[in-house]
Amino acid sequence: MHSDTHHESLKIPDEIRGLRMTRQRGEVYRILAEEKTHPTANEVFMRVKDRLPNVSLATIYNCLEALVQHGIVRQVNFDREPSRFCSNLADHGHFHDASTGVIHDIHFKPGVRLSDVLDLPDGALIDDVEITLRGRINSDS
Amino acid sequence: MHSDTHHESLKIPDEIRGLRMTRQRGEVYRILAEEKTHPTANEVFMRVKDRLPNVSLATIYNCLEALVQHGIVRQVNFDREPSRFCSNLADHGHFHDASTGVIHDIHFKPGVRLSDVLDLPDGALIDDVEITLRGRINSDS
DNA sequence: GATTAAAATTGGAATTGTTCTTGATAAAAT
DNA sequence: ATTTTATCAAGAACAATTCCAATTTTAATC
Repeated sequence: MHSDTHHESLKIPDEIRGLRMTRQRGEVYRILAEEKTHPTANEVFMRVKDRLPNVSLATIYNCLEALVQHGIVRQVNFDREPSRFCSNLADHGHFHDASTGVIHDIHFKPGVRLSDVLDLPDGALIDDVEITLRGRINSDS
Repeated sequence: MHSDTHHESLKIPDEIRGLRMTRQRGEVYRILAEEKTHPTANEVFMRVKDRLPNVSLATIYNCLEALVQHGIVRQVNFDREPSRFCSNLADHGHFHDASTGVIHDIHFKPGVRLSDVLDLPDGALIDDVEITLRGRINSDS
């Protein structure tokens, strides 16, 4: 243990992909990197306030937008619920467990290519894929 | 030609899956069945007004909700954009062409099972799948 | 067919997540 | 040190949707 807080803190560089890592952007990113719970903007806000008491919700939105636009975090939407954010950049989907509310990251099985699985229109160039599953986990199986 | 309007109109039963087909629900459903453009609530509203000038937007929302809840139409969400609705009940995804704004229905290739493609948690029971693609169509290919 | 009961519709107000605006701060460049 | 530029804060504004109370329509019963 050597950091100034009692948990291991990530080292965040001054700049990522051309985005200047200000204090508030760094804190927003830290939350997403530490927690894998896909928090909403408001949840991030509450957690960042612990370290930056004067931060505003607008700033959280600004930071999240900047991070998303620079491809540093992903924005995930379920239906019309508040957007959620995660720092897992690997191509993955999300399974929303309706009984617990927990969101699990879902990955493709190795070797699967989207075009093998889906009937895409001729010439379709895919920029982005979002796979969302809703359901529950049957504990006794 | 025998209907009272100049285009072929679908025959809509008095009741579908236990949902009473009122005038406004019928008109809302008709729009979705005729058009495959995945309209928003507001777009449905404007089209229904042609036939039912006094209809209110709240009613459109009510009707859409009733239809969705009874499994008669599907609600589709892209990011945080307004919800869209479609009457195609077959299991399918949506490809959002960024250059034209057009939404194409995407189907699985025959014989593909979700569990073959995705690494699902043990005991996961999937109620609903949503696959959203964003991209563009390369005309010269 | 009139009467009652239940469901649906309407119009507007309220809500909610998010974005915008403006002025203040901080950081970088000169 | 001064100017320029980017970022932040606070609250107002916004847009999609939902809620609410009052009215209308439909169905059920007499």
